[in-house]
Amino acid sequence: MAVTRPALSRPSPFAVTVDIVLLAVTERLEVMLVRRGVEPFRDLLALPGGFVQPNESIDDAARRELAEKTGLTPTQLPGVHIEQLGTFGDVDRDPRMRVVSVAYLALSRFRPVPTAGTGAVEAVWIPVDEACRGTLAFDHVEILTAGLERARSKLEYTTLATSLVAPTFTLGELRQVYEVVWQESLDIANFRRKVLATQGFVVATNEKRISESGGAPATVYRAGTGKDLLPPIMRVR
Amino acid sequence: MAVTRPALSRPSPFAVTVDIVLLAVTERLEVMLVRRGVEPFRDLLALPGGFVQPNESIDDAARRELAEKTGLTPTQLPGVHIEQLGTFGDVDRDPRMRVVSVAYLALSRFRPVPTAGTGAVEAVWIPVDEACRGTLAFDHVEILTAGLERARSKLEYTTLATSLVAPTFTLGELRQVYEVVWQESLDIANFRRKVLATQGFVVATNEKRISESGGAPATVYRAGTGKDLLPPIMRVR
DNA sequence: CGAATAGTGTCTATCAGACAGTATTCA
DNA sequence: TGAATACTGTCTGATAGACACTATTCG
Repeated sequence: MAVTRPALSRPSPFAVTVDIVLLAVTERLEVMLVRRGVEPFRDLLALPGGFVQPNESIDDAARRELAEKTGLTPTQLPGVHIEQLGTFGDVDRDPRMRVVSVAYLALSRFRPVPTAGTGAVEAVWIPVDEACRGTLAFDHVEILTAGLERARSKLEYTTLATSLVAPTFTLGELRQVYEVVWQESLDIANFRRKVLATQGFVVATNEKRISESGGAPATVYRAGTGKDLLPPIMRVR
Repeated sequence: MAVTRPALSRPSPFAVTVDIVLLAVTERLEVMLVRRGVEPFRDLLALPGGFVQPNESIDDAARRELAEKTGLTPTQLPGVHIEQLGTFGDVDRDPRMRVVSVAYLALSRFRPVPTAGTGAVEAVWIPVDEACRGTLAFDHVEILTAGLERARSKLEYTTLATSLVAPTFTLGELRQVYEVVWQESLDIANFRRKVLATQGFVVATNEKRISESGGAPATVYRAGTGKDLLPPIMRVR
């Protein structure tokens, strides 16, 4: 008796989009959102995103959308960290048609201000906790929440924070990245000890720098070559 | 002057598949692969997977494929952990057409043996390291590598291991899960101390059980309700 | 008995949290 | 001078690795 096999199913056509959770880590933690001009969810805020084109990889589509929506030039783009976050494909997440969205997390140390003429869409920057509590188009609150949690946990076990400060930085600036993203304050002395004890995290320079708000001159550091933090810097829970 | 906007792009049709990295954690760590009967990559081994249907979510498609390819009944399925791993969408990953694949990681404490008549496809179980070194269809080596790393790191910071033993188990059995997945041996006494010190990881029963290979009777435990391991059990690197 | 496993206890080095105290700069 | 920041140092409790030792069971 022949083994029964499921009928070979044929591919169904799907629309594939990328959606970007772009977080700016400055004195606050903010997310970039765009106001929708068309149905569905017209006038609601949404994550920036768009359709993947037939001739580009999904990663390329994410980088292209990021550039288009922020007005960042290809030269500035490498300074922005971007990674895949997850894929959202519920049947009814878009009322128009079946859309599968691949979400990306992008992190920037400043808020790119789209300027007219660069092709960028009008965007707004909203504090993340406000955006999480508010109403966004589609399932974008869920995606934003996932992005926020990913950003927070990546600070724990990678050297990601060094890409969210200027090329040279003080430990106070590095600590502020953790405090802004985790929304908790860290002990100055213990943070210093931990960072300096971790091989490959930061490298001291000869330079000193004085903060705008007074205080003693701080040693200036560069990012080290390490990518992982072993053991991790854990937030309190 | 009107602000220049990018032309509103229209959706292009994509085929969307799910691919499953199904790992069985027994005395060995093995991955389920299927032999391809059609081009492209005919006769090569590949991860089990298939097209997402128009009326099912991507998560549902992954569970359906898992059930179809393993012959597991809906009753057995809840015992198998499954989670989204990542999405692979390079332009040329499938020579036939543009295919975006959403990969899932599934973990089982036994090797489901597909039986004829259940609709299951013929599958083989291969030790993971052998499969990683070998040649697989499409970009499946990359997907498998990502799945393996995900499984290893999830044991560190979640209670996932308790879903890879029987409903009641000894600490020796739990430790074996770690040793098989991490491929390193752990100190018996230190493992015990760590597991018992972690709230919500395991709950002792009154029962004792004697191992097949002799030794003193071991206390039998059930899984606790906790999901996270804080602080994590870290493997050596 | 010997091998294998379960379980207890101990020593030590390391590390994180808490916090005191000093130094340097700006307003 | 006072506020703010940088930096050093110390105490303590928790924890992980290493490992010795005992107990129980099978063959």
